[in-house]
Amino acid sequence: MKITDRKLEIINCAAKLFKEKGYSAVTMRDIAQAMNIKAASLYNHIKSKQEILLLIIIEIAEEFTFVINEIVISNQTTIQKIDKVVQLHIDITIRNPDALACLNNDWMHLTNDELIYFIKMREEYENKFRQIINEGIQNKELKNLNAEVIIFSLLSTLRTLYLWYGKNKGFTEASLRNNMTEVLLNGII
Amino acid sequence: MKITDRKLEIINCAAKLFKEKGYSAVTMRDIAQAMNIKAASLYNHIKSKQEILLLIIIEIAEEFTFVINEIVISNQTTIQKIDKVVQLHIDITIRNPDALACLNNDWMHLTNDELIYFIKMREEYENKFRQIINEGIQNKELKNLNAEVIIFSLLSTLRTLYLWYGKNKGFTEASLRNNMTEVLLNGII
DNA sequence: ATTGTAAACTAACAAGCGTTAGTCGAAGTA
DNA sequence: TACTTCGACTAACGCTTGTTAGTTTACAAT
Repeated sequence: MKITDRKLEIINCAAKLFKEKGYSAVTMRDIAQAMNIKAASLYNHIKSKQEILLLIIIEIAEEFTFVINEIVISNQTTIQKIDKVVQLHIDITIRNPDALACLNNDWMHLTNDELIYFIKMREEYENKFRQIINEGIQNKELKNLNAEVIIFSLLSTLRTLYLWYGKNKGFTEASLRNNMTEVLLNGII
Repeated sequence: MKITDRKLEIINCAAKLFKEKGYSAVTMRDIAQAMNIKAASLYNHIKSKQEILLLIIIEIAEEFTFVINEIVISNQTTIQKIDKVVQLHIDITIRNPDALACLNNDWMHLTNDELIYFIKMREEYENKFRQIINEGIQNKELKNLNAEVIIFSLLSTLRTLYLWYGKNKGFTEASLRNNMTEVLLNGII
């Protein structure tokens, strides 16, 4: 069963609403109203509210998993790898900030196998990231600081980028690419 | 009308649940069950679900506002001020991680005047922070980078600290104090 | 012209929601 | 002992929730 254009419209529309109020606070009637149809009509296109959430989150989660895997096994310096990870986050943030917000805030409303699958991917992602950082510390590319603090600091910034991009504080893609890596790697002093 | 011990128990209990599933997904019956009483009994202590949310969020928001104000007007170097801000976030995170999670994720479920009040405080907080950073750039204590990227990077990390603290990745208060400022200010290279 | 299909509609359901009213027993005070 | 207060309870309210069934409309293919 493939995803039609109309279904995609609904998913994107829902993601936008979920970003603003969270999955639980958005009703099917809210989504329908934003689409200018009635709630029952949504079910011509989607199976359930749950399915909408799933489709929003899983695709992005899989992209993150796939790309960081490629980065880890690639033949690059630690700095280059971190740079690629930063680019990955910037890319996805710009391409789909609503879905990213949803992934960050509403993943716990997934159910059963899909929740387990997501959590597994998330842990795997952090482990790959940890691997990059630990390699960097070992080969002296990075300072010998607490690895967990480094991971936490970088990931927190990258994961909440969607909150700041789009606020028009002068965040263009270019300025992000140029400044973000500098700030994260070299610090601000 | 002052806050009794029992009321505080309810608020803390609710904060813990809100942290896990978000305000909208937690029902009064959930809170009651966690307290080992019936939902209706909660209303002997609190006015409404809204009031619980308000009491959780506003106190912390006011503390942030108050302390950063003191830091801004103090007679210290930019580096010292940033250090104080980092300490402020670590302090509150350790003291009340549940309420902090709630403030971060559920503030949009405040209503009317209280929502406006919160947003005003949040903007004020960011402006004070911006002031500190801009001063630092002007007096050359900080590198001449995009101020917004610096603010975003630091605040993202500090605000989501509650997600990492308590996961037992070796984050003690001491290791945070020692490593965090180093990572944020001097970078990781 | 007839048929088939996609996508909207109306109407309704059962379950769950926050909240209120009124009751009851235990504990402290006069 | 009688009275008040506190904090629990049961029962129920009106409303909203996600979802289903059945119908209608528009349009493309035969």
